Amino acid sequence: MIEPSGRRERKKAATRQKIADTALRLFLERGYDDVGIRDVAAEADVAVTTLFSHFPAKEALVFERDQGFEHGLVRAVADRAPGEQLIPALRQEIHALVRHCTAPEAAPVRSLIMSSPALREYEQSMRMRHADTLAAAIAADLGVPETSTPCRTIARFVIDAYALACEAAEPGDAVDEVFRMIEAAWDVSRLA
Amino acid sequence: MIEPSGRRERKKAATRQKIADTALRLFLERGYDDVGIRDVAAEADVAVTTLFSHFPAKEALVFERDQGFEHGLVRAVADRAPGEQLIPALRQEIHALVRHCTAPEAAPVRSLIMSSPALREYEQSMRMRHADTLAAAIAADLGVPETSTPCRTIARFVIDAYALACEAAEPGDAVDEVFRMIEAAWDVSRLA
DNA sequence: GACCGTAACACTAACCGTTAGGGTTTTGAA
DNA sequence: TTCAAAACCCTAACGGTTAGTGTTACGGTC
Repeated sequence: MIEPSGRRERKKAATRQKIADTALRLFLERGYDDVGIRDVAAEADVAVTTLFSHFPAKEALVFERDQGFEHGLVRAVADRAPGEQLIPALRQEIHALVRHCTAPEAAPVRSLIMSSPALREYEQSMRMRHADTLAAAIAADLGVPETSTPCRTIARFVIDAYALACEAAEPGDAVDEVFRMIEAAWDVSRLA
Repeated sequence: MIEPSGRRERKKAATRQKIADTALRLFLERGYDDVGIRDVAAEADVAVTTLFSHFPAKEALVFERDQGFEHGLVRAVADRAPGEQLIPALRQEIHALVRHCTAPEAAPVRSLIMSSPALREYEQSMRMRHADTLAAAIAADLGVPETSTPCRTIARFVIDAYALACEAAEPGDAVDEVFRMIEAAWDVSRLA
């Protein structure tokens, strides 16, 4: 019941980090498909089973740093300034996320992801989970049931905005363009 | 250059059908995860390699009958009556597709899909491909470039409508509800 | 300070989807 | 009849993933 304090936690975190760093380095050096799980484990000096106790799948090694995504969206809804409108708050958050992942220093990882169908699919299904989480956060904020169709719809649209903008030629403009459409959709829903 | 006529085609189609039927039967009887590819191949009396020459992956065995989906969406855009509006045409098509997959006789297969994360992910990424195809069809119909953000946005929204409605308590109502929002989004896009 | 429960890790051996390589039969056409 | 290609089969492997079974290192307790 007492959370393990100190050394044990640190060692665990260090192991996890070492695995993730090693994996990303090898993937970038030699390509995702040409690096096996056994290679990563050997290079990080851990057992294969240890690797899988830290990460649920090979693909997850690439999305290590992507943790903030989901949490950021939920916070954008739940912790926004009192009186601030929902959709603009989400627009701002998506702007930030898109800037983050289209930044020049993120380009190698982006192109790694794009180079592998497995990674693209994995990202896709992460996004879907994010959409569900966001839908729940929106429903909670508005005090409507989680199954509310407009909530779930808006959540999906927002995630779509992110995905579309990341692939667009002008990501910032694309966010604004999609959000103009989302705002209109929101206005005619029975939640606005 | 000459298309293979007659017997060969029929035999091939029969083999494919036998594999798909056998697979679906076994999956429904014993569960998706408890039936291996080798089981399906043995029961259908074909080699494993033959199975994979007909289907790209295990998951594809379940979505055999789902072929019309993509084509139907494209036709709804391209072959609609002259003067008919785009969004209403899509709304009608999605209504039909949703009815199809929420029909009572489709329930066992739906619940099979819902029972397996692998199948849910596979369906998800099929839908994404459908969204891309639909975006291209819409772009062609309107005479704008395929990369047009509003096109791609509307296509995604339409696919979202399908997914959301399939999971809603009242699928028909959900389609109408989401399409009211899509219509509003469409009206403020620079394509309307 | 010795002691114990448990979390983290290791090792082995397998399972399962998928593919490569290489051979045999069937089919349609010359 | 003969031939090329298509469809199929078999074997063996590869690579991600997991189960089973220890082993070590830490944290709290007596």
